[in-house]
Amino acid sequence: MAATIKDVAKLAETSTATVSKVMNGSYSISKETIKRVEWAMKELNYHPNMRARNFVRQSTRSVIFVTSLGRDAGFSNPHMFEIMAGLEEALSEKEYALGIKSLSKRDAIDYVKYVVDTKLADGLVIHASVISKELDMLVEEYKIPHIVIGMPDFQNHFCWIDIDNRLAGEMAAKYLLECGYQSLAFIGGREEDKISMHRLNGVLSVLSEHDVLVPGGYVQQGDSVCDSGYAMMEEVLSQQQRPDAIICANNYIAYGCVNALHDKNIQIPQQMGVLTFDDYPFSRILKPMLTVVNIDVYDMGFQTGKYILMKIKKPNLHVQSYITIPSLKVRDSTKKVY
Amino acid sequence: MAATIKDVAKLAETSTATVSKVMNGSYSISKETIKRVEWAMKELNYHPNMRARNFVRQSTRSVIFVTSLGRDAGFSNPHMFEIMAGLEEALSEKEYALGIKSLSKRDAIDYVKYVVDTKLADGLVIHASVISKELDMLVEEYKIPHIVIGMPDFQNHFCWIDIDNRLAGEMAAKYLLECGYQSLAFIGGREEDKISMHRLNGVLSVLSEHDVLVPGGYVQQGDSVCDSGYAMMEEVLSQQQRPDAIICANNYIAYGCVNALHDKNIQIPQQMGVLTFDDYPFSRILKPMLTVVNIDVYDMGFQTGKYILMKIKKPNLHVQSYITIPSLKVRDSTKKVY
DNA sequence: CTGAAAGCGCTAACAT
DNA sequence: ATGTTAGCGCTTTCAG
Repeated sequence: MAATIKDVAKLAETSTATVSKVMNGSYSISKETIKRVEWAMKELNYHPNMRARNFVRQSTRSVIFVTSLGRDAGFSNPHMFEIMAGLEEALSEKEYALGIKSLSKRDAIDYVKYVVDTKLADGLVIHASVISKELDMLVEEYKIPHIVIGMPDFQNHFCWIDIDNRLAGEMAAKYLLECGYQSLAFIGGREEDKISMHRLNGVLSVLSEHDVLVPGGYVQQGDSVCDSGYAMMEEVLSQQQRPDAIICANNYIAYGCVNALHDKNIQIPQQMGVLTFDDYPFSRILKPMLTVVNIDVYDMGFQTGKYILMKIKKPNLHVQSYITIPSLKVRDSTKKVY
Repeated sequence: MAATIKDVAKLAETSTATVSKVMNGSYSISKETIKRVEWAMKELNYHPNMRARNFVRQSTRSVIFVTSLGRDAGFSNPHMFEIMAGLEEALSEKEYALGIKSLSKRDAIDYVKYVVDTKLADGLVIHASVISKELDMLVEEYKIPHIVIGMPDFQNHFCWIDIDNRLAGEMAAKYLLECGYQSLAFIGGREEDKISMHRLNGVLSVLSEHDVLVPGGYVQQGDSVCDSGYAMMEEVLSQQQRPDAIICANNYIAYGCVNALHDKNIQIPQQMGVLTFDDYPFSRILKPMLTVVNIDVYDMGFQTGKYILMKIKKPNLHVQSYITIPSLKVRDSTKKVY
């Protein structure tokens, strides 16, 4: 049987209260006693029982990440796990534990309620994939310490953070113009693909700012798969006047785009600059290696961890903002042109 | 303030013991009382305080997955997260919580000790990336309910489970022979790459069983990157007699291999069958789509969850085995030849 | 600076 | 079938 605080107190010839104070760094204990207690703890190989401590402190020093995983998540959504890893690091620093719960949107409401009612965790990080209006109301009503990852697409009271995809789009366009590319095209997802749309909007705003005209055929929308990227690129190339650089909304589209250019014998980056977003999975491997506007999702997870810890401390705090700043990784698919 | 068991007891005009029994489904409570208690619980919106329950039960109904994450883990190691997702599902079924802890091999020892000493969790799932001999001794000495994911490469007392890569290699070779391919080559990682070696051994055992000769140049070893795959493939093609099918130890090598064949204008699968392992990330996207021997790591995580729950119940149980069975996904890079 | 004692909310042995 | 009661191991007043 493991030693308890009583055993330590007995061996150190003091009271449990004193032992507790030593553990929690109370000021008003004499050096002498501290030494004796610490000696006793070592002697008995004592470690406070966290279950007892959690109980009496009414806190578990833990945060649960509520999201939707399921088979294939590891492959289809590496961002989710980058966030998770970053989150873990931030929590770990403050000795908070990270729990993971995978749920459907429907079940999330009951679960969140359950966590709060039973006091299972001190805070919640909720992925946008499981939010709903009901959850918003619940969170508002219960005053749950939480952070939502990903901007909700409806009116809400959530405290959320997200990536600034629009800014990423702006950076992409700006960089290409700085390189000397004159006319840019964009191939991406459809209206429902918010990420793609934000990136597109960023691109367009910079172009209009710089008075760069964008012919209709220069913006293509399709699925986020390789084949679609290929087809969209063919479409762009069929315009009477070709652009000299292309921005792909994501890696899958970029892969198709590169294939299309390759098959048409168009040299990258000499005849056509190619830029995409997110430093994975193809951008590092394709020939040529692609220039990307990257978003540090690990850091986003890390920041989320910082925020949720703050919220646990100061529940009335309300953050609602974009946080991560995209960064440019210049590689072989773009270059200065004159 | 949330209602406690006392409040419920008072409202239901009974004792806390009875309320507790109702919650935990004791047999010896009359229907009447059950109804009254349940009504009272609803009335007060009562939910048992998990912290109190964990405390008195000396159990947190939780399992911690100890591994090594860090930046880029989401991209470089999707398997880790497939495992995690599967694990979560298995634990969730039995209402166990999953905790995640990322650590270096060095810190893992202290952490595991800490978890056990403080009774933070009921069981541990430990990824092979953080195991060490010291940890083995600790686990043995403390009799910690644990499962290690990945076979340790040293003498140990761990309870571990792993993928059967050798069997996967056997399946790959068998399938290609069945297709009618006559001479097989293998390009993979070096001696240190255990996964690749096991796959190779499986392949070779089948070939020798079927009296298929393997010329020296038919087995190439290099790095697990695209370029190396390309180079190894060139090497294989430079042999005086070409094989008619090739097994690539992993997706990265396969990608290089496909590029090499493409550049040499060798048709897949007509002139050369190509097969690799693991259904990600390129196998589904490359042209042609690759036939793979796939391993269901999600299921491996799921099974791990089942096992650790068993171990928590029956600590003297000792499993030490391969569990997941590879499966073949036939796609366009192989076909019947006659 | 130290210690006695009162809980935290729940479970379970034991008594009725 | 139900209630009484003694903890579980720790923290935290409050008195000394």
